Amino acid sequence: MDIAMLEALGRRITTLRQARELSLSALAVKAGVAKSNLSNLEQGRGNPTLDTLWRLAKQLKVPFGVLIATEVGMASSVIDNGMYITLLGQGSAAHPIDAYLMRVEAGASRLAEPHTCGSEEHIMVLKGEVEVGHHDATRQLGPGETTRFAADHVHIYRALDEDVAMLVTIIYPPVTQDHPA
Amino acid sequence: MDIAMLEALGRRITTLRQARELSLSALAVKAGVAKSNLSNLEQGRGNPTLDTLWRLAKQLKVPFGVLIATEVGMASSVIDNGMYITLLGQGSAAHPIDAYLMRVEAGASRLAEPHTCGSEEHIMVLKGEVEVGHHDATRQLGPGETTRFAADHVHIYRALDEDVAMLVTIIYPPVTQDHPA
DNA sequence: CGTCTTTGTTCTTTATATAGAACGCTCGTT
DNA sequence: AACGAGCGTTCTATATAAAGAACAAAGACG
Repeated sequence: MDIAMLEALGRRITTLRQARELSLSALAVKAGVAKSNLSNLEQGRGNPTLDTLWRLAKQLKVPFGVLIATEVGMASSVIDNGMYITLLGQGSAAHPIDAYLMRVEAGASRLAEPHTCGSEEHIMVLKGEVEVGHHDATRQLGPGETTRFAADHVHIYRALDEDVAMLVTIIYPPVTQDHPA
Repeated sequence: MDIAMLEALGRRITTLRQARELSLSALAVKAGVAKSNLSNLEQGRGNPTLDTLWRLAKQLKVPFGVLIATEVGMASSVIDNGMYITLLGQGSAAHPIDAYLMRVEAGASRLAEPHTCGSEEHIMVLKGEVEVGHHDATRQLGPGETTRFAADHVHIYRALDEDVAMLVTIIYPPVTQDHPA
């Protein structure tokens, strides 16, 4: 990994903690992690577990991405130049659905790789004009308009004159639950 | 933590991996993590290390925030017993649209007052079964299903057996606003 | 002054995440 | 068939993250 990143993470935790006026011990207790663990983390040693990070983020009341915000180029929700994506919510295991808020800057476009075979994508435009769909059959949508297409082929999003915001919902094929022995 | 979150993380990794057309083994090699580790992760077992997550995110070319479901950062407010709503985004002034993530606990229901005359409401269900619409003409929707109705009459949301999550988009009538100051 | 409390550090110990090998499985190929 | 190559799973072994106790240092308060 990158020790610089770990150090940055440590400093960030320290900063956030102090901003909340919590002592290291206090945060450790509230978050339910060992003092030693937290101490090491803040010093940039170690390699925290998702669980640990989760508890800390929860107590510090910051979104997860903020803890990991990075100079290494993996900013919290930028995926491309002019493209931002945020996970909003998801369905149950039996009905796997992911909902994202996607923003595209004016003029930007993005080619999306196919998702799982059989998945569909549903778009609802909030703001701006956007061209979406398979590259040979796109549709142009404005605010309030929706479309739906198979997501297991390459598809494109392109913002026209204006910044675009849209809800993107990916509907995966239902899980054929296998019965454990 | 939440094992549901781990399962979601697993699903997401699987999806992203398949979208890149990588086999589990291939991704494991490219990312530099053990196959067994990745396999367990995708099955929702375990509690990955920041290092592991980092390498995977890097190879999958996704931001961290996307890999990790971030309900923590989601400031939601309770509006009724069993009802939670979060504002996700809004359209422009010229095209006023509000998008919300609404969650309703199993069995709960809510009667919504009419909105601005001429406004429409669009529903996309993420999770659970819900009954929505005007009280004399409701529709029952499951995950991935959508409906749209005039929102300037009283309407109802009712979660059936299961907790419900849905995207609610309110589309106000276009503003015939000319010449802004 | 002493002696409590609270600070953050660094020990030791235990739990477990990861690595690596071995497994059964499904395909192509000969 | 038999074989090999790929797949994803599940073993075992090892490295290490996390927990808990002990630590020195710095106030707080009588």
